[in-house]
Amino acid sequence: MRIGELAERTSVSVRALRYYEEQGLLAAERSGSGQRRYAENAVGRVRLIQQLYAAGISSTSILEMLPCVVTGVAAPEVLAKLRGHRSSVVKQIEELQETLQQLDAVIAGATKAYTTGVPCPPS
Amino acid sequence: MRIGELAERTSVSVRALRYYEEQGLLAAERSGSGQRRYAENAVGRVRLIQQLYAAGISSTSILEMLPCVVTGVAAPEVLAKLRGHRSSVVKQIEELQETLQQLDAVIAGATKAYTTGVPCPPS
DNA sequence: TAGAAACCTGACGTTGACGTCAGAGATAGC
DNA sequence: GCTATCTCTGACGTCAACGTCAGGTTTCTA
Repeated sequence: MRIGELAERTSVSVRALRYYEEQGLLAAERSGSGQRRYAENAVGRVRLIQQLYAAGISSTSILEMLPCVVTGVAAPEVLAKLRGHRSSVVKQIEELQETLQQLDAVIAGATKAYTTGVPCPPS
Repeated sequence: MRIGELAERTSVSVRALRYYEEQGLLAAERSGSGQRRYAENAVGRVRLIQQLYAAGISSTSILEMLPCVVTGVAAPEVLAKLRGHRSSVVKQIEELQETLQQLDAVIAGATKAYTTGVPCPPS
């Protein structure tokens, strides 16, 4: 498929896809005239890249771990980094859950205060 | 307390604390000579700010919601935004959990492949 | 066979959350 | 009182992940 279709199917901009290629994260065949042609599995690849970005993993780290996602093999140091990223993701989840509780408390308190007219005691 | 102590106790740089003040997120008394003096509760405030930042909430949004965290009262529009941020946090958590599963699969597969010498079939 | 729409390669612009440096005043320990 | 450390205010630098624009080529559709 061409870049526009991949962009639409992944909800990622064309510019971002070119950027991923620049970073070595996403390869593409080229047509005779030089246009990028992507295979079906590029869709999954792009989603994976986005997930890893969303987890705060840098493009260089992603670049390092992608081959082992594809081949299923990782050297011990890479594996160690993967475990490091894993625990960082776990930590992020925990922190977000804390944040969620804080937000819930604020929302609950503020809703009540707004309906009763009585503000909560400041913490 | 002075800025250095607050920085140390919150593991946030001095520069970041000044930045928070610039953004209106963190107020400070001033000594006669102009040095910032923080009350005890500044520690909690800074942690809250960091949590909200980590949740991907912009400083302007934080600025908007902080007063209502303090007073416990929020206008309906602010409340709506709070709920919006809440659901965005929920979504982030879900995505991170997906990412975690992906990472686990990669780690498990790569570990096995490395010990057995047989790579996984590519997905 | 037009012409619109999609694609190409540079290359500079943007944004948020700080880092860093300069030059000067403030505080603390001896 | 001296000096090491801390703090102050600008102000410019940084970095990643793209956005955007220019100027030209390719592909699709009528």
